[in-house]
This record gives sequence, structure tokens and C-alpha cells, in this order.
Amino acid sequence: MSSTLKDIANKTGVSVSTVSRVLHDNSKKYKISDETQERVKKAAKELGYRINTLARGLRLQKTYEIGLIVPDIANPFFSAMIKSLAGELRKGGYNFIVYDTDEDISIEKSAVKSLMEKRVDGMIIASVGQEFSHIQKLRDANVPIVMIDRCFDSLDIDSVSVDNVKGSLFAVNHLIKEGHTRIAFIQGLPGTYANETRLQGYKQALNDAGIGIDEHLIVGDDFRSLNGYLETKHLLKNPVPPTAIFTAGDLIALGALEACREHGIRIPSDLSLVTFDDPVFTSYLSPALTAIEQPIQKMTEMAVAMLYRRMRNPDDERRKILLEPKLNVRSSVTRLTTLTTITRITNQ
Amino acid sequence: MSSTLKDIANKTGVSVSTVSRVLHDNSKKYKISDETQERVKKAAKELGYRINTLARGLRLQKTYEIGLIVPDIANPFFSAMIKSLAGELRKGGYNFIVYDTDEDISIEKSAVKSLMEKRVDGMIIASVGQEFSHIQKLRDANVPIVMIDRCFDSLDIDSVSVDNVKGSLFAVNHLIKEGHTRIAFIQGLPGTYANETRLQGYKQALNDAGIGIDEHLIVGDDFRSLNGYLETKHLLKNPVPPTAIFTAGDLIALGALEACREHGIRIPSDLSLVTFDDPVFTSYLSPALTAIEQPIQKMTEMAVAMLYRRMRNPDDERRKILLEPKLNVRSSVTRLTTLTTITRITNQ
DNA sequence: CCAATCAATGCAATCGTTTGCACAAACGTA
DNA sequence: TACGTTTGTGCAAACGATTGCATTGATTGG
Repeated sequence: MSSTLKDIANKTGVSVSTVSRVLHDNSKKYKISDETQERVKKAAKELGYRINTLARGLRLQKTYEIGLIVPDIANPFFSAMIKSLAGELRKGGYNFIVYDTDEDISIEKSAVKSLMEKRVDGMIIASVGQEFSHIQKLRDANVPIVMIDRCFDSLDIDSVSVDNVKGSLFAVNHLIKEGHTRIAFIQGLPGTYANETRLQGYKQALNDAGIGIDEHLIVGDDFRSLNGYLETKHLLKNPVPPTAIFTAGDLIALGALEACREHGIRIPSDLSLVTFDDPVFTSYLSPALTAIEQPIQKMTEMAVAMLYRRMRNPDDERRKILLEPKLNVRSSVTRLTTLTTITRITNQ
Repeated sequence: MSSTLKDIANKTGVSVSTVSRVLHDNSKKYKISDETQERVKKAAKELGYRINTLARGLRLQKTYEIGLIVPDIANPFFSAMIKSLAGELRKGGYNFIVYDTDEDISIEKSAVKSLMEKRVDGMIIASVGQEFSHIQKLRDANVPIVMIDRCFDSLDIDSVSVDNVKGSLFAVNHLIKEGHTRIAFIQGLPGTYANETRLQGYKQALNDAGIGIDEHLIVGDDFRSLNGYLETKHLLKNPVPPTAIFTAGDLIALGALEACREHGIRIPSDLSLVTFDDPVFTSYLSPALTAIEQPIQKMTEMAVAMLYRRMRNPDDERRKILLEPKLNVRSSVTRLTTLTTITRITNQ
């Protein structure tokens, strides 16, 4: 079907080596005559030659492919990230292979295994979290690797993420400033980096403001919208419901919105809502959501730069980069006076 | 670094062939003794053996990889599609490689080229459209290939898509039934399958209802939100603005919403809106959008099934499958009486 | 006892590229 | 003339896995 160097060699009467040099090398280096070059190129075109990257990869021990692992490709945050990464990688002549782990650590492990088997030149991983033995093994096997968005404090490996603690501080402080004290937190998957750091920021903000932490207001267990939906319904049944909810991710917020709509709860008049993540459509929601934006473009640029650096220079010291999040104030938070709080509570 | 069959052979004292048979074959077939099997497996584990898929692919002329090409990975419709495809493919033991063409036909062509060079076992393509010579070449080279969502009527190739004409008919008929006659259509990229078929449905619905087609109400030129934003602003400046807008894709609708918000136009009271595509967040928008839903799950199931069939059976006749779209009525369309139309117009 | 069968394994070619080394012819130089 | 250089090209060994075809020693049937 597809022709090979050999086919071209046969057709032109030169050797395979010469053909290879003409088609892929800087053929100056080997001083191939112009006439031979012409002949070979012509034959290649006629035969529809396409290099076989498997053979090249095998020979060179280099595939020009980067493995990407994300928890959920359909999550707008990650699909934006992938798109951005793709662009950055393309600039450097790399292709990429994505794996979607569906927030499942065992799928993540098998993804890592597959990528090793494919001999990718490096990996960029947004890990589910929870555990990192598989990633540690990669590092020890000297595979260039950068963690993005979801990383591990206790694992010495290159990483870029946003300062989640600070993001939560921004969000919760904003709510507090608007007079809220009963602020619920709907978590993502416990044990993951993103979740624990965001939770930490939430607690710290409350502490700093001298507001006690009510464990009943910390609920939920995964980053999907169903979690937001169910937990919001549950929170609303609370005898003294929260006046504000802070969600750990965009999909959770969507679920929360759905629950509110179902119960006729209006945002922000009945309940305030702030969320981590800020995908494109946040500002079109009803109401436009106040949200914590992560600098996706910058994250991906840095991740790719770090990966290239690591590939060139395997023994450099490893770096952990934290980027600044940003609070985008829109219209899902209302100002609460002491009075409104009291009337609300007595209304229950 | 990573060990090979040879390393294991050396360590255990058996031949490479035997190692290969133990690790990858149904080793019954070659009657390898239990004792040898044990030894080999043990050594493989100790050495941390990982198969080299490049070598396997080269030898077998089969990679167990499928190429995926989509116009925009960050578009929720396509990211949902990818996720769904990934699941289906995984079931069959296939991995996949995605390319995002950014709605650019020249990137699509180079993606096709790359995938050929990687010797993928098949491709699933949601084409930009406009042109199909590159895809025709693939087909003629006997690469198993299925077009999904974006295909070509005039190209004989397996494909699954939704009945776009019918979808537009549903949408526009709904608007007409609610009393609208000045209905604008904000297009996607002209010359693409999705766009032309949706446009066709739009025109047909108007014709069927005896409503003349006003070419000034057919605007726009790409599937991104900026297009929706700009064209909506422009439409609103029209001396006799439309009472309803039908957008060819979800991102266009988002752009339209943004423009309306900016101009203080309320939906649906001032303007009705219906869109093609129905990503998860549609129902959380302000207001919840009436939209045409495509059966993504079914599309991907069928696409993968067709691809497997084509891989098994290269010479079967090719099929073109059209699935039913669905109109989801929500709250972005208002009923228009003759009276309201008149008052509106005189208000201008 | 000899031939046929079988169990268990090894040999070596192959997939398509790349590249260090060798080599012949032509050229320059002293 | 003799020798070093340059030019242009080919040889052959990798890269790691698979598999048809031996091969060997043991077992069985007649």
C-alpha cells in the first residue's frame, strides 16, 4: 500500500541510505548530488511515500509524541487546557495522545502504562490525585514529566498549578465581606490535590474571620455536576441553611444551579454562589457566576516550557510553580445585612 | 532503561521467541512448559518489562490506535463526543489519538497526513468540510474511516450524522408556530456540511410556511461565539430587526446571548432564540435555551461499530446513517401575536 | 526395533528507518 | 608521480517484537 524507502530505492536505482538522506536529512551534510536528489524526490512523490513513524521511533528511540492525562476531557476547564496545550506542543513539533481517566485512579495507572509502552517522549499529567506511586516510578525511570493543575505537594516533580489556597481565600473572603457567615463548601473528590488545597483555603478564610467551621456545611465527594445537584438539595433542607455556597469546581456549580432552579431558590436573592474555575460560559449563566479564574493559557505555556527543559536537561533541579488565581465578580452574590439574615432564619 | 525480550531471554537462558510466546501469546499453542513460563514471567516482572508498541506495530502492521479528528476540542459538543468515543473504543481494545483542526481545512489535511504516518488502524473524522480530496485519498488507500457529524453528501464513505435538515425544520417550525416570521439565521462556516444542511432546513421551513426568505437575515460565517456576538449586534441595528434568531451552533448562541445582554435585550420577551446543539449547560443558561439535541451517545456507538465493521470487512458497501434530532423546548422563545409585532415595529 | 508422533524450544527473517564506516572516483598539490 | 582530500554513494548493523520452519529428545504404535 504505502511505499517505503526501499521501493523508492528500487525505482531510482540508488541505495536505501541515499533515499533516506535525501528525504529526511539535511542532505547537504552528505553531499548528495542535485541530480540524485531530484530523482529521489520525484519518485517519492510518484509513489506517495509516507514515512513510517513506528520504524523511525524504533530506530531513534524518540517518537515526538507527548502523553497527556486528564481527569475529564468533557469538563470545559480541561478541554480548554488540552486545546491550549495542543497548540503549544505543536509549535515544538510534538504531537500528543490524550487519556481521559474519568477521575479514576486505576484508569490513570493504566494510562501511564500505555503511554510508557508507546514510548512517548514525555508526559503532562493532571492527576486524579489520591496516590502517586505510579508517577514516582515514571520519574525514577527518567521519563520527562510535568504535572499540571493537579499535583502533589509531597512529590518532588516539576509542576504548574494555580494557588488553590489563595483562590479559595479570594472566594470566601468575598462572601464574608458581603456579610455571609454560613457558607457551605461543596467539595470535589476528597484526597485530591485540588480538593484538599481548596478546602484548606476555605477553612483558613473562615478562621481568619473568626467564623467557626461547621462540619455539616462541608459536603460532597466528587467534581461532577450530579454531586453539586444532590448536595445542594441536601443543604437546602438544613433547618438553618447556608446563605452562600462555594463550590470546588465548575461542574459542581452547574449541579447546584439545577437544584436551586428545581426548588425555586433564586440566586443571588435567596442564596449566593461562588465557584472555583471559570470556563467560557460562566458569564452566560443565570445569573452570571462570580468565579475564580485560573490562567489556563499561562499554565499550559509554562507546563510545555518546563517539559522541554526537562527533556533537554534531565538532571536540573525540579520546580513547583504556583500561579495567581483571579476573582471575577459577577452577579451571583448578594450583600447580606444582619437584618436579612434574621428574617430569613425566622422564615424557615 | 526499559528492558526488552532479549534481556529476559538472557536472564532466563531461553530464547527470545520463547519469551515472546510466554508473555504475549496464548502460550498453550506452543506448549511451553509450566516451569519455563514461571521463570520467564518472574524475570519479566523483576526487570520491569514493558512491551514496545512501536516494534510490535512495525512487525504486525497494526497499531491498535484510531485517529480522531475534530474541528474544535473545546466545543462542548465535540468534547462530549470525544469522551464518548473514547469509551467505545476502549471497549474494543483500541486507543486513540486526537487532532484538533481549529476549523481549518489545512490543519485537517496535515492531521490526516500525520495519522497516516503513525499507521493508525482507522480514523473517525468530523471534518471541517469545504473539501474532501484528502479524505477521498484515504479511502482509496483503503484506510478504514468513518465520518461523524460532519460529512459529505457527495462522497461515498461510511458516515453517521444527525439529520440536520430535519433539525432546522424542527427549530424554525417551532418559531413559526409561535408566531414568528422575521427569523434570522446565524450561520457557521459556509461550505461545511453542517452549515449547508442546517441552512437548507431553515430555508425549507420558511418556504413551507409561505414566508419569503430575506437574505439580510442570513448572516455569519463561522461556528465560534465571536461570530454570534458580532452578527447579533448587527442584526439588532436592523431597522426592522428579527423577532427571533436561530443559530447554527451552541457557541454562536453563547455569543448571541452576550450581545443581547450588552444591549439590554431580554430573551425571550424582546427576542426569541433557538440553537442547534444542546450541550449539558444549555439548560443552565439565562434563560434556558430551546435547542436541537443531537444523540451523541448513539452517534458514537454507531460510528465505532461501523469502523470495526469496515476494518474487518473492507469491501462491504458503504453506509450513510442519519439520526433523528430532537427539539428541546425550554424558555427562550416567546409567543408572538400580530399585535405585539406591530407595536414593536412602530416602537423602532 | 524402527518409524511416526509429539512436546518444547530455538533460528532467523522480517517490519522500515537511520547512520557510522567504507570505498571508489575525481581532484588538487607538491 | 604519488599521495591526501573531497565528493557521492553503498553496506550492514542496529531498534524490539513476531512467527513459520526447523530441531531435538522422548514417547508410542505396530
